Amino acid sequence: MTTPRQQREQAAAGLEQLSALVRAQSWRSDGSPALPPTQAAVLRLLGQPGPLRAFQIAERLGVSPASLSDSLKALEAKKWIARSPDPADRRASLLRLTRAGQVVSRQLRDPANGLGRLLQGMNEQDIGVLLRATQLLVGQAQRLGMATGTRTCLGCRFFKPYGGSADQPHFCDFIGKAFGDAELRVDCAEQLPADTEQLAENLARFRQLTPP
Amino acid sequence: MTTPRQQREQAAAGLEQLSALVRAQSWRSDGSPALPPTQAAVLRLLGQPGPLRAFQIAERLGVSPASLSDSLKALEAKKWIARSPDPADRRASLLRLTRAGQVVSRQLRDPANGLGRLLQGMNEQDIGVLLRATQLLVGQAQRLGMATGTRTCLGCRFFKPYGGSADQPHFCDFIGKAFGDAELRVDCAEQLPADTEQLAENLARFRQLTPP
DNA sequence: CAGGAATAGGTAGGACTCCTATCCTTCACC
DNA sequence: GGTGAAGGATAGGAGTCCTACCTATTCCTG
Repeated sequence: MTTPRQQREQAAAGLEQLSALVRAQSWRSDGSPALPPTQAAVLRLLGQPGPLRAFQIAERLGVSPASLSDSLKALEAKKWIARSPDPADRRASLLRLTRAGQVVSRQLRDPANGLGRLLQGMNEQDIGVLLRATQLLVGQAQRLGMATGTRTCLGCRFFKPYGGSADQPHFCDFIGKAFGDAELRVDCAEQLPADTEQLAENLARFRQLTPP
Repeated sequence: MTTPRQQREQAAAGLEQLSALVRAQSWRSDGSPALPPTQAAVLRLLGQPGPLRAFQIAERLGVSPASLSDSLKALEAKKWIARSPDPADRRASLLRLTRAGQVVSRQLRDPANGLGRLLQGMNEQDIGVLLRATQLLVGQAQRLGMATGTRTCLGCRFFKPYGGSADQPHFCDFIGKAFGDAELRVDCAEQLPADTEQLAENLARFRQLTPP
């Protein structure tokens, strides 16, 4: 029989496997441009509307500001990003994509490339399973202080598990609608971080929901 | 509404997030020794019974033999692994942990440390969701040639989805038993890789199974 | 308003990761 | 015996990541 300990070992091995997979994917050049993982991640982030400050990027990527500085320097040398002084704080600068950077960023985020290919063959239910598992893990990591700067539903002030029907067990106070696993967001622009208490409550409730 | 494209973008963002999380975890020193991610992965692998050859490790880790060679050199310098000539092939050497390496490996695989902490608060059903999602992804990656050297149930000759009841929808020909999502293996010592055809079939059937 | 603490971000130095290309040795097979 | 393939190491170079600093601002508090 499989013991709980073995199960957790298997799950941990799975996470390692996935992490390696994601990282290795970035070096490869199957369609999308093969650029280093961190640089690709920065370009993907900056592809979203609105400029970002350096520390915001570092936070979301889970690296130290110093590490990020390396990658930003490389991206600037490649003329894919540009810095402009932040009018609100003269210590900071705002980062945005150049024209060339926008092109690369779009390629990177194209579902036909890279990781997107992994997900192409999956139906809505598969995606739901995946998003659900991700929410659980990231939420747990957040609670343990292992993740920062995430913008998941579970970690959001607007999120209410148990809000709707069995098909649509979640509820978002921002859009005012119930929704299902497949519509969970890992990176939502409208997210407002929940406090520790609400996160713990969200997590507990979320875990009691039976998958469809 | 959320479009399928957006769903896939969210899922991809989730995978990126998880990958960063796993990697960042390795650098940290919360209990378990903080060693570089690849070296930690090698030590974990070698913690399983039986010596391994270099290319087997590289395959499972998804890195080039040259990259692996770097990490092996570092680990050998730290006296955590030892090479011995492979009697079956004098070009190759067999890698195994030293006494000191065994200690580190055990700490790394302890569920109370590192990634294990992420999974500690999860019940059997949560783990099942996670293992199920992992199988799907790794299986898909395998089919696309993005992953090699994996030892998942889905990619195994002995695996039969749809073998049992709703509670235990899978069947393993090796142990001759039905089992559920929570007992799926991502890294099974008894695994025998399936051929392309069987993998595709396993994948298709697996995806039709409704999660419990 | 001064002066200290905190914050945004940079540099320096060093370890680690990862690649491609190249080389050597050994094996497998004709 | 010779040829090609396989296991693996090395070289060279780019990228990633850390801990320490360092500077310029901003924020706070007396």
